[in-house]
Amino acid sequence: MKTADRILETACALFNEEGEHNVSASDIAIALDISPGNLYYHFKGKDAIHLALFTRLQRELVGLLSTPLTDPNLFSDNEDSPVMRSWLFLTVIIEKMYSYRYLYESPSDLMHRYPEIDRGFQRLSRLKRAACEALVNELLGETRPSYPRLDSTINAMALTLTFWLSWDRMVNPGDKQDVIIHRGVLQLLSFCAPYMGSEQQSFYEECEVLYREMLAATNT
Amino acid sequence: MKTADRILETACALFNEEGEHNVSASDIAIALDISPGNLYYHFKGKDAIHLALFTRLQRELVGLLSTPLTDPNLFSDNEDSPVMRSWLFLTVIIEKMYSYRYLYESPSDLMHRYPEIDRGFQRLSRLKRAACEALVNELLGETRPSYPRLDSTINAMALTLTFWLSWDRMVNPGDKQDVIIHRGVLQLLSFCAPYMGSEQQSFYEECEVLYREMLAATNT
DNA sequence: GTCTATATCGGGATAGAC
DNA sequence: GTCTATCCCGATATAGAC
Repeated sequence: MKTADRILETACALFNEEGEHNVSASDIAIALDISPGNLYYHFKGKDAIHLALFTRLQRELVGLLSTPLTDPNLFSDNEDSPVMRSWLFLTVIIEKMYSYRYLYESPSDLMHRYPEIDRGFQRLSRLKRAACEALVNELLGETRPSYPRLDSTINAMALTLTFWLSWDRMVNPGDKQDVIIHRGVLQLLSFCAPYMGSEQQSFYEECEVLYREMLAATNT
Repeated sequence: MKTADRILETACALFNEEGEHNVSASDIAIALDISPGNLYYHFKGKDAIHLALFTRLQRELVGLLSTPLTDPNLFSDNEDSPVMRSWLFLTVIIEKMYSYRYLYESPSDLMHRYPEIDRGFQRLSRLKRAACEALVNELLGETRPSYPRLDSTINAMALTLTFWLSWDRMVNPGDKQDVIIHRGVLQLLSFCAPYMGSEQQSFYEECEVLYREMLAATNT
């Protein structure tokens, strides 16, 4: 693994653990057991590292958010139910966000400092909204009502997706990754429940089952 | 006005405008046209200022969140509709948050640095949740359905309330205070729409009317 | 209470040898 | 590519006069 990549990995890990502002360029160098001068040879300061990391996240997240829910590459078994597909779709997205979670702890701060990150977050917000809309369509199918403001529900979902990690950390500090992620998926799917009419009860049950299965699966 | 208060006012304004991390103790002193030494006489550094400001917000916000929706002191006219009362209730809360909005731009960051702020945000989250629950009860009244998960809706509302300012800034940068706040109120009230059955249409219309009235009122 | 002056410290950044 | 050494600077913090 090249030094440049090792720097990015280590920086991201430190940012996530210690909080972005608590990590200096020297801290990263020390963690890697290289000299500050060497680090500056690869990245001209913390700024360059931030931009590189954000660019990576953006590329990966754009890919995930743009993947159609019915993409055969995303799921092993195409016979899965819409709820199952939605669950997996949201899981991979939130997992990806979790691996760069420091970015979601102070987005405004970073957007203020770096114009590129500012534009990137705006773009990602739009993509998140589009992905939530696709998800709603997939889940509600033909039964989708022509509510005048399914719109505000979709907005609320995009907002929840964006700030879930911050919120959950605030309310349930110390919980472990799997719990945080799956709880988020469940919360997001719940947005569709009120619109499901007679299927609402079975929908809840399917979600509950998935939630427990997923938690059990990751604990092994 | 005492110097100590002037320091807090100016610090809060600067934090909101420039971003918390972009403001040093000297910046605050310069803005006030006092010496750094003088500032340190009143507050032992930025930390003390942060704690004092957060304590103030917390006190004020706890009061607002705990005010019953039917409190006669909150509203001039007790004949107002539930929607109207809810609208005003949310407006004063979000307005208060807006006046300390820097705190909501990087909550995780501040919570990481100050244990008091950490505990305070946790407490406020619980109060927000309780306030949202009261609001739902007020709005849905006897027609409130015994949905198994009105719970997840209330959680979503508390999350939205907490992160609305960050979200709206991310999606609609540069918008002015009134628009941001009223859009947030509208978004929050919309959570109740799916549960309103036959009254849904008139509920939407009442909200729309209020939204326009409020915007018009503040533009004069 | 308020000022000026100064001390201290840490992080960002570069030069030049290896 | 990597290291050591060093510089620069801004922010924090204190001392002591007024």
